[in-house]
Amino acid sequence: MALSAARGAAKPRWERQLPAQRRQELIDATIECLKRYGHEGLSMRAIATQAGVSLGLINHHFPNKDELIAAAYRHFNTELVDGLKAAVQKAPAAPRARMRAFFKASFSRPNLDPEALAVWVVFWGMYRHSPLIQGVHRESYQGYVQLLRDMLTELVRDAPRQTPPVDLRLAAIGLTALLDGLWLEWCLEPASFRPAEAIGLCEAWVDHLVRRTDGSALE
Amino acid sequence: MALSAARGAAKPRWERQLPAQRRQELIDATIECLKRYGHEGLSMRAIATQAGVSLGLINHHFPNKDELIAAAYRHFNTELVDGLKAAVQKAPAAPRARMRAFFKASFSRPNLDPEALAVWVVFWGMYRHSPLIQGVHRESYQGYVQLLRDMLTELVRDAPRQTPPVDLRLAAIGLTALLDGLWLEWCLEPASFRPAEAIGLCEAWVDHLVRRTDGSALE
DNA sequence: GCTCTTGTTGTACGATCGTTCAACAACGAA
DNA sequence: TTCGTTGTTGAACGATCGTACAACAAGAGC
Repeated sequence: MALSAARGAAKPRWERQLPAQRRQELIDATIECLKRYGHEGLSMRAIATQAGVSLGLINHHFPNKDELIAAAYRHFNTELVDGLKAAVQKAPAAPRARMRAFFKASFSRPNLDPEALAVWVVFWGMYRHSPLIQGVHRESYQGYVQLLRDMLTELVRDAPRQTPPVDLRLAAIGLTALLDGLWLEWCLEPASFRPAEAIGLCEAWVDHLVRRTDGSALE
Repeated sequence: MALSAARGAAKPRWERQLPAQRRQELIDATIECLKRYGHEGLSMRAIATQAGVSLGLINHHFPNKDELIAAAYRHFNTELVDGLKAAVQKAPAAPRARMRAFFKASFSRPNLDPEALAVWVVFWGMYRHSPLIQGVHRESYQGYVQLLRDMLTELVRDAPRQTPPVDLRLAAIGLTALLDGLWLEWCLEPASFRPAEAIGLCEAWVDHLVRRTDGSALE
């Protein structure tokens, strides 16, 4: 009986988990490794250690390293786009307010984070030579582009008529560039300007877009 | 004599070269490997093969791999900044013409090149965890920032007085972001817009900067 | 023609990489 | 309580990595 009690109280050396949950833990560990150690953090052993599991377990849940990384990239992308969409939907219905919410979310945590840049940069470095990464990019970046395009469309629709009419395609290209560029600059050197200043620059760009009455720009 | 002639005509199996030239060849091979194979091209063996020399030679000219990569990064940075400066100096003296030349050089080869982005991205990925790369960045990026800042300064000085006065610091931040963002977008997806359109967007931004007479932006 | 310097080669070493796989153990079902 | 499923472990493999080093040879100086 004492033996039985001892055995009953004996804590298992490890716990079995559902595949879905374990997979997510491994994905989280992968991203954490990227944040901490950059490209060198992308080793199966480092990821297994970070997740607190053995090396061999990864290959039980993912066929190989590339698939794990692609899954982590997909998760990272989805979290960004979903976060931005949620911020926009929580904002008042006015197009300008929705756009402002988008800017604010873009220049706040967790998106505005030097560690996040470190993760992105490693993924970008794989883009050209990894068909898996390219596929994930295509499927998830679409949502981001569509969101921004929609906001610009309703913004221009509600504004007084412009002369000449705004080129929506070029407007989206320019605003995306300004957003990404500011985001990149801040992550590289957070001391160089405040997030509020970045938002101000973006707002000014949109102001210019909807208020302009001459043909000096965007043609 | 026949033997002597044969020996005399025997081509050396390899040629000795001055350290400076060999170092440059190794640096060029490093960048070429980055363009072709991305981060995976950064192996001593791949670089030696690309340069057409043996593996051991690299460590004769560079103390270790990190120093070689740092040297390649310095060369890559210097070529960019020197190229832009040369383009600006070749332009007419008018501030606006100098700025236009800067835009044109930014959105032309060899700077505007998806392969160049592949190289930059690998270097950026090392930035956070490599003190060597950080040092090189500090010493060479300075020239780029100063060049753009000077051009903006003379541009604003020659323009009619603005109300309120232009915040030169924020203007430089915004223009840099727009430039980098457009450059990045095009390298990721060259089909999405033409380089001339990117130049147009930058010109429009500068137009807005020097012509505006209301306080709606850049505050 | 000989010698000396040194740019260059080729091999070897230890470490670390991704992957495989047999054995183990947790835990629900019978 | 026993059995079967399967999530999990840990060791092992071959490949590749960066580095070190002894031997070689090209080319200048004498």
